[in-house]
Amino acid sequence: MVEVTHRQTEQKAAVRSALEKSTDFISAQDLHARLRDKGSTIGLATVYRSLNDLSQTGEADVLQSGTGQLFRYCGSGEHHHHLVCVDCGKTVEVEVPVEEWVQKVSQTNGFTPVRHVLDMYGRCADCEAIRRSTAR
Amino acid sequence: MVEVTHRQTEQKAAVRSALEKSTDFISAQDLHARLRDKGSTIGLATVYRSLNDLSQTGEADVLQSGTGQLFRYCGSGEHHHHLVCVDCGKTVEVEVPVEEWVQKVSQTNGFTPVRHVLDMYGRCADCEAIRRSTAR
DNA sequence: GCCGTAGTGAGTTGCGTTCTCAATAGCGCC
DNA sequence: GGCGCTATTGAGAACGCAACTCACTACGGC
Repeated sequence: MVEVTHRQTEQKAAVRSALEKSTDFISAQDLHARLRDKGSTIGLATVYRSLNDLSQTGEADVLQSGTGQLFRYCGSGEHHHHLVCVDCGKTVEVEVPVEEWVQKVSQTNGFTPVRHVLDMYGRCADCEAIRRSTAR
Repeated sequence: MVEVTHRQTEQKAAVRSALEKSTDFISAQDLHARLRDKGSTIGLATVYRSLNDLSQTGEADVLQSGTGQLFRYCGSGEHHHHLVCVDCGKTVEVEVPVEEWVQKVSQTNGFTPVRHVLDMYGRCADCEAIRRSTAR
């Protein structure tokens, strides 16, 4: 066991770099397409592998959308939550003191907490304005 | 335009009834199989359609699992959250005063809240005991 | 420079969900 | 009660995402 695992490769770097450049959540497929557009020959499977690695180390956030999972770069490994605009995809990282509630509720019900999901969806000021003037 | 929308059909009733009988979250496929076992000739597509309708009216809760979406009956149209055992699937409905935080955080960032997801995963007392005695 | 092996890419497979479309059956109307 | 319109249904096909397979590549230790 010499721990040679996790070699540094161009592909992983490319995925991380591309993810950093995207400010909003992006799907693995989109990221793959974006890399291919830039001339990379990276494979879809590699993009998935890299993204899963990144999400496991806490370098990336994962969001479960209707069509699949979306990824987003997240420098700090700290746990946080998201406020996402349902129209334009704009994302804000927010702090919600929900951890203590999770602890409390779990204890009350005899559960040992493992993980929790808290994501908020709404419409940002811009999209809300557009909506008001257009629809209805 | 006479608004004849939403006819009452046996199939929808069957789906709702089967969902009510299941205390834990169940997948659309499982529900379909269960109905077929009972002699129904209902189609998978119809199960999906009915479940989506139910979740839209708030009569059913949806949970995004790794393998797909899980449904659960929820008589009260009231909003609540879940504490789910990752091992046995046991589910407890819990009240978490997260709504006020959603309001607050949304307002701070200029968002109009639409919906939010808060689900907690852990291990129930029984499964935790089993885990301790078995593994490690 | 050489070698062993982790990592990669193209294609394929598997699975859950949605779509298509002809057939069926609610429901309003007479 | 019977008629007609059309929402709904069911079977299978199609779709999309994610994971797997396997031969090939290239990283990194020697």
